[in-house]
Amino acid sequence: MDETPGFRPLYRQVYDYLVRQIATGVWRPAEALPSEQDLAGELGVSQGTVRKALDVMAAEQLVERRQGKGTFVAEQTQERALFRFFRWAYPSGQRAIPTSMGGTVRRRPSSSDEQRKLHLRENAKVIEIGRMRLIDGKPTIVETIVVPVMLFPDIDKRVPLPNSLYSLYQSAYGINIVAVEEEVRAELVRKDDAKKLNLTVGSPLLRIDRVAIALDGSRVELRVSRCSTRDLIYAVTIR
Amino acid sequence: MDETPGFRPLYRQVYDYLVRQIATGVWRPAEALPSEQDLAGELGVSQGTVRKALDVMAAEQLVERRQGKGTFVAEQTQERALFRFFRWAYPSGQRAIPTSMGGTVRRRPSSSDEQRKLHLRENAKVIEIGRMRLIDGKPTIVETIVVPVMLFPDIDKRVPLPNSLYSLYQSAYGINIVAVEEEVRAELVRKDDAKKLNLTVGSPLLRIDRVAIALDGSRVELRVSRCSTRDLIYAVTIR
DNA sequence: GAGTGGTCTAGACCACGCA
DNA sequence: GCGTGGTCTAGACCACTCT
Repeated sequence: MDETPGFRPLYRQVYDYLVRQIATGVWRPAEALPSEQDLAGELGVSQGTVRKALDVMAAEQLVERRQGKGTFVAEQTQERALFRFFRWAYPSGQRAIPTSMGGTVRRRPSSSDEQRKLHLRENAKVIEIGRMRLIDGKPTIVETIVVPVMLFPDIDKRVPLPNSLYSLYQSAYGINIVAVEEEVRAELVRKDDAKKLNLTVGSPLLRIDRVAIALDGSRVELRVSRCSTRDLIYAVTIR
Repeated sequence: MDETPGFRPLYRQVYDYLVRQIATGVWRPAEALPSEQDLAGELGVSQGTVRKALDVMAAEQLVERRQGKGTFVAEQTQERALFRFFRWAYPSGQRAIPTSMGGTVRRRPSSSDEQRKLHLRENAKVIEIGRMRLIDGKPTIVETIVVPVMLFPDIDKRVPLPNSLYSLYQSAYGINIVAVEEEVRAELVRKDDAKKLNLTVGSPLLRIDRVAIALDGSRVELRVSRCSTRDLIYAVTIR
């Protein structure tokens, strides 16, 4: 289970150090890191070793490297987060970036299911956000988001919430989302959602259950999205 | 559109050479490549350059590297292909590997939609395969596969077809599937599928339209899968 | 012990962005 | 022209596998 390598490459240690610097906010999103030469000097390793660590981080989209300019902490802009983690497309195949609207926010105790999926304690409280997403101004996706109060203490006071929460997580709470796990199901529309989405009873609906995973591997957000695939489909490439 | 770099790194040329060797069957699946030293000597470059090319290929899962043993052409075993490209899981979240059963095979002219998606000529013929997939012995997925006759000339004579066609594509036709693009929709079950899957009329169904992409980037197979998410869900991780 | 891939170093030169 | 990342080399040593 817990694999102890017994041998820890130098570049891994450099990697860990650099990730910690970013995670603790020493270098902020969009800021440049010191040059490879400078880092190598500071850490007492060769430039090639720093380079290898940075290459791994670039592959994980944690930093961005630009030849001639430098290495920059990756920034979760609105557009970037939406493009990376939201797999919606028009039936024609063209990618679609939904906007968000309104939203209700409330605090409540966590359910046992949420405790299990987010690794919360029994008495942990969560914040639940409900909102609609629009395509071309038309309500298309019903979205319910659940996050622990402990990690995002005042997020319910930040209404109106931005289109992509992930850039807010990064800028306001120092939490970087690096991956999402999604489960996709087909189900029949419920009465309340039918009204919101302007669908007839008995319509099929795509339901997506998402868990968002932060840089340190912890699960920090649950999200359920419901959408009619009359207007929008879910498109993904597996390599 | 066509990006001409004007500068072609050496390791890229080595990469192209090595990929060509594999694509043309000089080194067969599961075979070992020459060692880095030998390749470097043959090609007149340094070991580090060969290493960089091989690292890229390993990241693309084109080869497998094993310390102390060598570098091997990645093999599409049944299990591997199913685990990599089939995203089915039980509602509990545990991955599910469906088996396949029976199947009808027929040749017919390609539709204009197929011509567009597979980049076929107007008069191109295709082979259509229809079959069921089972979970725990129960019919669960209806699968329709379309491939061009040109690429798989005698595949309709190879019944019964294996559980994963991708290992057959590799071993019998030298075609390596390296990625799949999938579009997911929710729809209502059709009468014929309801019978096959033992569902009632009006049940929601998950429909997945897949395009399989070969090593050279060409699109070589279309596949439509229909499944009730009462028994199986579609699970994917986005990084 | 021999052979393989994996790590680490030091140094040279190239391509790129910018002032 | 300078500083950045990107490529390439040559060589040393380490970790792993098999004989």
